Amino acid sequence: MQRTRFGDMACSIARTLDVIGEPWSPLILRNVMVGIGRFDHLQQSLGISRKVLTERLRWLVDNDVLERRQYSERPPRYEYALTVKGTELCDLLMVMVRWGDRWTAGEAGPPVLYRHHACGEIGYVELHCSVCDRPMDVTGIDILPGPGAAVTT
Amino acid sequence: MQRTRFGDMACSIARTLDVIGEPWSPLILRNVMVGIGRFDHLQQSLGISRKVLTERLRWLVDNDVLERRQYSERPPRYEYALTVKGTELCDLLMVMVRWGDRWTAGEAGPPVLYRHHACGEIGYVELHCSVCDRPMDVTGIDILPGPGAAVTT
DNA sequence: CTTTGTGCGTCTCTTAAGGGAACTTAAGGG
DNA sequence: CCCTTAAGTTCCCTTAAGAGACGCACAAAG
Repeated sequence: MQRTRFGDMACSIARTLDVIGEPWSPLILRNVMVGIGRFDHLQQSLGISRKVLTERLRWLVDNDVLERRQYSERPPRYEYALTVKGTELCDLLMVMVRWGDRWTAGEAGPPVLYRHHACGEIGYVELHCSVCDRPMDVTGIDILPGPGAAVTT
Repeated sequence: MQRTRFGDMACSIARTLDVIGEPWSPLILRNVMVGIGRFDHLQQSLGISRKVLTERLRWLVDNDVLERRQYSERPPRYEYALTVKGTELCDLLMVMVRWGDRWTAGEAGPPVLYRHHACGEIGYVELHCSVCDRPMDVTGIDILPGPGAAVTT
């Protein structure tokens, strides 16, 4: 099958996918984000095979998205937590939640809600421009080649 | 291999992954987004196998992310374009670009830049709260169970 | 009116990825 | 002592995913 690796492509989307594109990885991240950081808890809550969970965790730790830290000396026990790099990946999850809520809505409504500390209200994420702070989406931008431009044909 | 399907999970992230979580799907979406919508162009620009491209395109069309439209009567020729649902998925791609630029930077700098029509400047996307418009990330929210809450153990 | 070329897919065959269960290590408890 | 828990590791088996060859419709060229 030899899956094509995305890590070497001159594309930030491909390189991001290389880190968290594997099946299960975003869900592992989601669970760590909400405080499920131990091996068995992850395995049970996801219903993932232990083998795959081991692989994914190792990959995420090697890529500095998660860190493995010992929370008990004797017996030695470990849990996984977000690094700064991993914390910023959660932006991606929040955008996924938004899209999933909007377009693949279950009958029962959204499974999670976000309360924003700054305003105290239940809200969702929107994309804004880093320069002018106004809303920004793909229909309101020009896409230009940057310094590390890829060939797109 | 019997990969676990994510589509039935009570989680918007899982359901979003069910739609665009397969390898290649986000890159196909990216290319359609920048105007590469024909089968052969997609195949060549991605270096994807034709079989996989066919499968992914059919899935994305069936899931209403892309539409297949005829641009020539004789001979019959088709191209793929974003639906509204697909256009909103591009938010996800823009967030990926942002993270990839920041954390997996190539030597040469970002391959693409966004010019925001509203302000005319080169910017990137940031997450803001839909209620108060101020920045919002995972460290500044409480995650609460919603009406369609899943069991997280 | 056969040949060449293009656009879009299907077919076949291999391989590796995922699932699941058993095994391991290291300790604590009764 | 044997059982339990946490955190993996190792094994085998199935299956489906991917690559690349092949097919086919149609048009223009010669």
